[in-house]
Amino acid sequence: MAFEQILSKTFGIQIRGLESRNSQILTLGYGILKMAKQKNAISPTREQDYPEWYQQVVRAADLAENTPVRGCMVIKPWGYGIWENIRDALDKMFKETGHKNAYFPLFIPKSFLQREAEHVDGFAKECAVVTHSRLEADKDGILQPAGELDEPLIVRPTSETIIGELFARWVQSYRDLPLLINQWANVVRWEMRPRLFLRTAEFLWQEGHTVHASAEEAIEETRQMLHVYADFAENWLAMPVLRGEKTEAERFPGAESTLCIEAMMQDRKALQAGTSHFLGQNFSKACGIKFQGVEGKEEFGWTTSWGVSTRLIGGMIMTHSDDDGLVVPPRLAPTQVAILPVTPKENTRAQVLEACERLSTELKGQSVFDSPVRVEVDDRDLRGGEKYWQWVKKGVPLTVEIGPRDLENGTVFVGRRDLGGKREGMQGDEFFASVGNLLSAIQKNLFDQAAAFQKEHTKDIDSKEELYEFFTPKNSSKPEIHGGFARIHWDRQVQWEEQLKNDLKVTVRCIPEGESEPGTCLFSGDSSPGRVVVAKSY
RNA sequence: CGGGACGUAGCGUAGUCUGGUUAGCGCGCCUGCUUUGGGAGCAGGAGGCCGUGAGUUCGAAUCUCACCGUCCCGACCA
Repeated sequence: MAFEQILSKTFGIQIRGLESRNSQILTLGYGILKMAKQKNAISPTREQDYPEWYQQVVRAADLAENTPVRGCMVIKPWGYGIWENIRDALDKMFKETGHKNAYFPLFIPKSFLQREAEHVDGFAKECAVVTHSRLEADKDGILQPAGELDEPLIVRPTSETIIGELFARWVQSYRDLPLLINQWANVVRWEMRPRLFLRTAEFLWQEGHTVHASAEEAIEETRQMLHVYADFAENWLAMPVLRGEKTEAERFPGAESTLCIEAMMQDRKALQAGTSHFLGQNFSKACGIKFQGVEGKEEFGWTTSWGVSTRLIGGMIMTHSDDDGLVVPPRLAPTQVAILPVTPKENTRAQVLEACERLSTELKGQSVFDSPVRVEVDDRDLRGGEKYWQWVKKGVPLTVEIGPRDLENGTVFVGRRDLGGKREGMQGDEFFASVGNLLSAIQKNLFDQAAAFQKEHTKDIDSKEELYEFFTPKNSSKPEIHGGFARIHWDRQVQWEEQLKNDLKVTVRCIPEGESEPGTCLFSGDSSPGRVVVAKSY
């Protein structure tokens, strides 16, 4: 929101009116403008307008933009650098658990998608369909689709059916199992309400697909991958997550069960950050994935699929960022240390730059989180303050400013992004020795802060009145900030789930793992096998 | 896809109700000078067919209609 608007809302008057009526108030007004601008880099703040704040953070950090194609974003270098780090870390974890990468087609024949009834129901509404193979100019010179395909092709919204088709060829004997495959790909889901990183028509993800000889083994696989995701979310994204299972209503179309990780954003809404599905024999029956067992009997395989997407970046943004912009956890930051030369005088410039380059080289020789420290010397010809704030908005974990006086004293001026960019001087060698500890401390602090926030806004609730109270906005002008995670006893009757959705716009996010203390359903008074987590969600 | 709000320079916006000089302003950008441990100051400058297309009118950023896009709410979803 522009300052003029804030001013007009706060004082009920407009700048233009002020100009002619009262120049003293105008002066006061611009004074506030200056203060407001210096207070934080992102406007509006989270408190003022959370969805708009999110957009502004993405823009200020130069992560991504909308494009001429509705719902499709361009991921810019800083954002893509984060994705590359996410991808590399996960890829390593998948390989460590025995999976191999492959690549399957972008296009899926319509008939394939049709094979699994529930699957079709789930995705039919959001498919991009290719019906023609070329363009021909009409009499006005306008290109028109021509060469209609015999069978339309669907741009993959997910790949179970096409991969199943290929798996059916590859699996013949129990000796071929387990088959453990992953692919890194783009998928398309024609979304009606796109939002950068959180919900776009095209997005990047990985999808793991496996076949097993028994249900038990397949179920174990989904559990294992859920824990890989949870481990990654907490240790890399510094994003605490609930591990749990989806209710039938929230399950993946075609799955027997869906496991998920759920995170709490700063507006206290839940974000589904990863899912892992036990598909039973639904897809192996639909696709013909059969194998001969030890006793020679032919059986259908038991399959799983699991995925995380660029949505994780949206989760990262909404977990850690503040009113000065993005905050990137050190493990994922494309640049972990930004070295900013301060060159007030021409005659010392060369020395300062040289010192910065030297520090950069030395830091790159160090290892943090099992990889070399990622350092960048920002020697662009920009004023110091301007340059510093750009890095704050990008969320770089550490800024190191070095000027002529530091050269004399052997000091550096270090800013920690997780402490709101608070800066302090320290000895150069001390910084050099502790950079690893600093980055680890930031990583830990971000997680601890997020975990404390999640805990603060998670509540055991045992009466319907209290539950409704919890999800009723205190201030109807900012309804998005209220509630949080409510842990309630529920008898698993679908009608109550529907009622929650209708009355409060909240859903059962998950049945947390290991939640087995019986209680009394707060709707029916019947018995409940354990608490479930209820929240508003993205 | 339903309801609402909104589209004016890279970003944020005034002007629209009540049609009428050359469409203002802030940030950013370019040039020069001055500054220099800090999101600089002064001076000058570039950048808009006012979302697109029709219509009403002597005249449209302003009124009417359609379309496109953005944001919010709903349905849907990683």
